[in-house]
Amino acid sequence: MTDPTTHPSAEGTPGAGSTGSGGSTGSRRPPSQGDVAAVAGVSSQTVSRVVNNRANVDSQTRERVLSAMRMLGYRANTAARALATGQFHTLGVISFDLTAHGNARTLEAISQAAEDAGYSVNVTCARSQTSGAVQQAFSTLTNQAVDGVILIEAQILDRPGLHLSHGTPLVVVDGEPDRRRYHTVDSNQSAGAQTATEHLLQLGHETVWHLAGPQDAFSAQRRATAWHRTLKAAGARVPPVFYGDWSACSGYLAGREIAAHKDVTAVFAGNDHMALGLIRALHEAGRSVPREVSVVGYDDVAEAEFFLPPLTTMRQNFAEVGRQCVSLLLDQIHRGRKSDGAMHSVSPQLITRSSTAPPRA
Amino acid sequence: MTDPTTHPSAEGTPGAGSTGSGGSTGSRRPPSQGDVAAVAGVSSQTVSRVVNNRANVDSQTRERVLSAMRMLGYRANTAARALATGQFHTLGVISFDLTAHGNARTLEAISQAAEDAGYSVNVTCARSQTSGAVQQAFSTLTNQAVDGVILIEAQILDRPGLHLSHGTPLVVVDGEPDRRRYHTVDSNQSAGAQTATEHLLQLGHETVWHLAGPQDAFSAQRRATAWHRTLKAAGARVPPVFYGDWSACSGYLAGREIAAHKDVTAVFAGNDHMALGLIRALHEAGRSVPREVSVVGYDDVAEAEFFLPPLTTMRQNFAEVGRQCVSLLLDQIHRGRKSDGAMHSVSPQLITRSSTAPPRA
DNA sequence: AAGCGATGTGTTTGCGCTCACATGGAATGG
DNA sequence: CCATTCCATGTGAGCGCAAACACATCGCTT
Repeated sequence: MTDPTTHPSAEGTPGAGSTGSGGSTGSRRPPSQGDVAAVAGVSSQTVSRVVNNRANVDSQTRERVLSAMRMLGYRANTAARALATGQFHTLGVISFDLTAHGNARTLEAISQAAEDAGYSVNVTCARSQTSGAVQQAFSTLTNQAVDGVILIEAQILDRPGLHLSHGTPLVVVDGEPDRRRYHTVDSNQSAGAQTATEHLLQLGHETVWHLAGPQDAFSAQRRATAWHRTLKAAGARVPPVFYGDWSACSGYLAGREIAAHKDVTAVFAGNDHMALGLIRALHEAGRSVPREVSVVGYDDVAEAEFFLPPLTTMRQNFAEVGRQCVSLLLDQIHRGRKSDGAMHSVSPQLITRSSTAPPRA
Repeated sequence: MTDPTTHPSAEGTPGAGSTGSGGSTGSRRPPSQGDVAAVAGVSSQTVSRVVNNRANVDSQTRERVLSAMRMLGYRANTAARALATGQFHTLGVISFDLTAHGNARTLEAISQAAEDAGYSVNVTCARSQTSGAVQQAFSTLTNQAVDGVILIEAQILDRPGLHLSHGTPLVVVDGEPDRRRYHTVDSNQSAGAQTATEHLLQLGHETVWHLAGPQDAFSAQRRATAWHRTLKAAGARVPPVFYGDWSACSGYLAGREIAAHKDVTAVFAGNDHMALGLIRALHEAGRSVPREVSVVGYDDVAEAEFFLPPLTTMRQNFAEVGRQCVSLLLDQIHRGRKSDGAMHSVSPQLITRSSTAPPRA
């Protein structure tokens, strides 16, 4: 492929807009629809029609325009189009810590789903979970530069003073459990936590301890609530809850405390990384997993299968969550006014490996 | 840069109460500079000057404009600005698999650095490493919608037919090692691999085996090359290389083969996840880590400290890589013509934990 | 034969903003 | 005192595109 345009066009060589045969010469300004129109011998409106795949263009004309576009290396100017139409074909995503497996995966899925729909994605990683940071991110994004916003893993939505969505379509992933102020995609944390807890109970454990995520995280709250409910429903004793911050380190620290309780035989950890730290703490305390203590994680990170021992965990379908987000958001964007805060749900799946077993006794 | 437009309109008045004030327009159209100008009793050009923090505006006038903006809830229209200036204040990022720890971390750092510089970030996750996919992503991004592009972890740059950068500023992270066709930020893979290998040699291991990343990944190539060079320099025997795809699973599979070699006492794994799989394979084969086999990883993922045993690994400074990318890219954007393909380097650091020890014998 | 809609194309206009320049008034100088 | 700077502000134009409308041309009906 000898493409004359590959060379970064030596220098400005100012002026001399030679309409040379060679195609895209490096005159300053990139070719516009007008330039294409001139070459093809049509009006720029016709070029616009071709670009947008309108029906009423003669096929010959269309060909002529297309070839002119190719020759000039024409590319549509997104800004101009956005200005004219009021649509950006861009989705904003506010995420937090991308080190968190779920956030990264969800973002990836959103990006791909958006791309499939012909939208591009603008990300902002808020540095903190304060409403200020989110507010700011939202403002920046919303500066009429995106058609809608997806907020991943918000922990602070219920803080007073946080007013998002000044008319901008918004979808929240795993947000506020109860109220329906926003459209929400939910990865069915409750069902997942219940499944995990029941799995341990069914193995014969008298009760199940819980190493929860941060208290201000909705997803952590929901898992904890469902765990609690499940124990109650089974008539099992409810042990105290331990809290971490999703990190392996926090799991380890909490794990040391948990290990101090000699009667622990089963723990449901809020995510896989905390489970890893927990297992390490148990190991150090001389408590074998799963012989003495069973552990269930949450997420099914790719490595979970290779932990020692391989981790039983809840597999999340991040790809589906991403897809739902985009589809829900595009619905809002296209249908105009948002319907009432809908809640879409994606269920996790129990993956049984070797970190769980019946209790010894 | 205090951009007054980034501040949310504060204002409680949460109710749907439309931006009261003038109340004149019933139209849905968001307020423009003209509207602000009308309220403040100035020309829209003056509003523009205030928005852009130009110096020559009387402080009283400025105040009047600012208050009008607040009152109307004015926010700048990015598209119009971009159309007028030809600058988007947006950076494009092409990434692959965000499951890969390094990619996600780098993206996060880029996002934050860009934000600090007043730029937003447009991400595309290419689904495959084919030049077609990258080409496509690049085209989409380049559609005059970004001022520059950062390509993370490209494995396919050298494929013939891949011609990026039609004049668009470009920075590649850990790209092609030798040629300098692009500006590159390099996380000094060579130094890292050498350090890791030397660490094992210095512990007294006769030689070091290598579990490399995918053959077509530049970073994997560089680590492998440096490992090879280091062994040679030390006069050590060079064992065959094993390849994975960065995943724990591939590490496990390769690990089973490696475990079959009874003379292995030290392995340098291309990343932490493969190291995890490797350790598991060794464990299953009854080879204790580090008593019988020492293992070094690469990345220092947050969990590495909590592996069994805690993993000795090379810590990468992703945040710094992200920062350098953005700064390098902005240099290109502002200085206009790119200088010669520069190479910036960020060095990793050895974190010694318990997965390495002197050989038994 | 006149009427009609469908079709293909061109013209005009304006999205919201910033540029380059024009203006007018205050401060300065000889 | 007028000429000269300097500042604060206004004016007009145009960035590239698509919506709205205007207008031919065709084929088909009645």
